[in-house]
Amino acid sequence: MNAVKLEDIAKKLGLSTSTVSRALSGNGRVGEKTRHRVLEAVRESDYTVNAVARSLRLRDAKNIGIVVPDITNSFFSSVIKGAQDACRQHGYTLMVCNSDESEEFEEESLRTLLEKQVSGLILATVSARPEGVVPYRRLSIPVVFIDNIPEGAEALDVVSIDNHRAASRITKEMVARGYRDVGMIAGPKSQSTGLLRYTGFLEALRAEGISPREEWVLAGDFKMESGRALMRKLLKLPERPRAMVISNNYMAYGAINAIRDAGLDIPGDIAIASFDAMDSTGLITPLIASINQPAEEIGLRAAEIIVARLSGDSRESGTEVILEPTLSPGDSACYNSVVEHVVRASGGQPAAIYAVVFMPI
Amino acid sequence: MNAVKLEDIAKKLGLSTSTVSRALSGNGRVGEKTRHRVLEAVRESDYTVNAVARSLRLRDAKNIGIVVPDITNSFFSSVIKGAQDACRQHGYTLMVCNSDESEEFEEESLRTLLEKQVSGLILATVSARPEGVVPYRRLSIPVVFIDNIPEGAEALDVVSIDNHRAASRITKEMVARGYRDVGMIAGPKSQSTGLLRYTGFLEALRAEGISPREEWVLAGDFKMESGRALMRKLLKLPERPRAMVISNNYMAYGAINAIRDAGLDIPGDIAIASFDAMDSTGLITPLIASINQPAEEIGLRAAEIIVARLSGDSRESGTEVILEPTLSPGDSACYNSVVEHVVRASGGQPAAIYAVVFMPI
DNA sequence: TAGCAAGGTACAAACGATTGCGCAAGGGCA
DNA sequence: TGCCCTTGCGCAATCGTTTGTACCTTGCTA
Repeated sequence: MNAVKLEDIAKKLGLSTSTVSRALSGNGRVGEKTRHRVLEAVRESDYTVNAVARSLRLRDAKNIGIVVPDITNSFFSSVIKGAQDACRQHGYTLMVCNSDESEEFEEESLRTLLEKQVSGLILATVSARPEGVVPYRRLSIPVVFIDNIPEGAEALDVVSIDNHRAASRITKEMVARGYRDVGMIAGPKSQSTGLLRYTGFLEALRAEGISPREEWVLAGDFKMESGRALMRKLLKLPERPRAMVISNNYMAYGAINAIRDAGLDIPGDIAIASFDAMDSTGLITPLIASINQPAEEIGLRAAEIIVARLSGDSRESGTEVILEPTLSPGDSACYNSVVEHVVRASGGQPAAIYAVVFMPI
Repeated sequence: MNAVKLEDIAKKLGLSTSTVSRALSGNGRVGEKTRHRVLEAVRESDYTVNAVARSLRLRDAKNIGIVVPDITNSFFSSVIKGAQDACRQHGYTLMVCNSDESEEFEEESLRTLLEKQVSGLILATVSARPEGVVPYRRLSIPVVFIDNIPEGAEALDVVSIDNHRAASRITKEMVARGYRDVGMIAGPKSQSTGLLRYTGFLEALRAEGISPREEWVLAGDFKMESGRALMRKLLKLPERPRAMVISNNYMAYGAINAIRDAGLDIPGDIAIASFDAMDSTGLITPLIASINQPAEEIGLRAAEIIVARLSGDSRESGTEVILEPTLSPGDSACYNSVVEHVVRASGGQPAAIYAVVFMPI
């Protein structure tokens, strides 16, 4: 611990701590001369305020907590980056917790963060239990939900995309590309992301006059292994779908690997569309058609809502920020005719389509 | 802020705050009956300790700070995950700062973390200035350096791999695979990672009796764009290398994209080996031959060193933990004959090699 | 019965900053 | 000269815990 405190430099200058404090903060009246003496003394004794003491006195720790299920998922690490940027700008520090997809760890993290008196909370919860939300309501600090929005969260603050619409959009895109036999690997229906993407998918098919085939719609747990396993199962079916909408990136990776292992071609044998399969390397093949959430902005906006609330914005109802995702077409869902067209154009050699286009949906 | 404090429940029970505190902490003697009454009262009033007050009193915030250049880089997000795990286990909370590769932000983050009285610091610094290290030495808290180890850090705590040896190892691997015309895209020589991988590369070539060609060894800034630009430059050379060792993942992605844009084949025309090009999706092609650092373990060990120091381990000299990276062979550096062999074996159709093997180096 | 040990609890002082209030000095005005 | 207002600064309380010390009970032993 740094030993030099306000009292030390006050003593050195024959002043009181109050004067020194005021000289540094600029609150209250301090003579021009004394202020300079104080600043000088502070400089040469490398004094650092003790933010813990300040927080106690001010009853405001200037910390914002964020808990995510998996910090190594690029979606969440981008969210964190955005939140961090916003925090820095407003003088807050981010306390990051990884719940590891575990409700137990999530609760533990929450408890710790609350003990540390965070001023606000950004929560990508893994729980869907409506009761899980109740405690947050009783909290006297602002809580912003991202990604998974628990039930009964109407009056809570939320930053998200319209998952129902996004799933519907990409499903229709598949149909527009000529696929009618389309299935889905959905996420857990207990999480809003899972559920809404599922209902969006169904609705889109029906709107296109296609009745979804039950055996082509399976639900996983958003992890890679479940994508792989479910896709294997699908491939064993007597009749298999020609296209799949997959509810998140990890399950898509698993599914694609399964397809590849089965010696099948994407999109030749089966087309794939997913969520958040952003490719920061430019090297993933096939380039996955996907709905991409503006992850950094989600984190940024979430943090900003908290800051706004803390500086007196106390609207009763929750603010619901719905951001626009983008659709990157990819080449994992080109209808055969398209591929054939490209092949022909390139003189018999199959050519990948490397151009990535981001379009608002 | 949660309004209910020790005093409240003390009052309710007709006790003093000290007794309540002791009942909860288990320090000091408290009657069995009173203890139960206290626990009961705490439960029904959902009291939460104020960790800020406790930190002030105990002069220990139980927070560990970590600052990394880019949290969205999977290497660093894995480091953070490991550190987080260790922190959780030992009752610490992690405060994460993103320096965005900027010395200014790094310093700002450091200042903030120190003000918040973090008990220890994990630092992946972007600065190499020896003076940059000096302040850390004066710090009275444990500081562990990871990734980039600044000069003059001999007596500091460090968790890292042996970058010189690793670069040498993968370079020799390339030579063993039959490549003799090998170049390098190095990192900034101002950072230890950049410098050591560079010298390791040179040494390995010389050990193999190959004299490195200056025009094939360029230095970038560890970012994707620089990898792309430098590779372009190399490809324009009248004589170009047959293989490249690239000093980190991002530059490798850029370089590979440049090669691909030039219509060249990997490894047919040019082979690639890199650092930390782990592929969590299993979908990147070519599968990049690379040295992979045990990122989570680096974070974990770093945090554990701090915890050890804090609980009285005050060895004078710095502890230097050197972890073993793994080498994943990949198919971005198969000598032509190997590829041809595979092609022939698969009946004329080029086949990718999808098996990933991790071997200790 | 006196004395003593030990068990149970309360008092109050920290931890280091912020801030309302009060006091003194000085200047301006009547 | 007397009064008031402004300016500059110090006093002391406060934020919520923890903990050293002191105190008052018991109950037990000699």
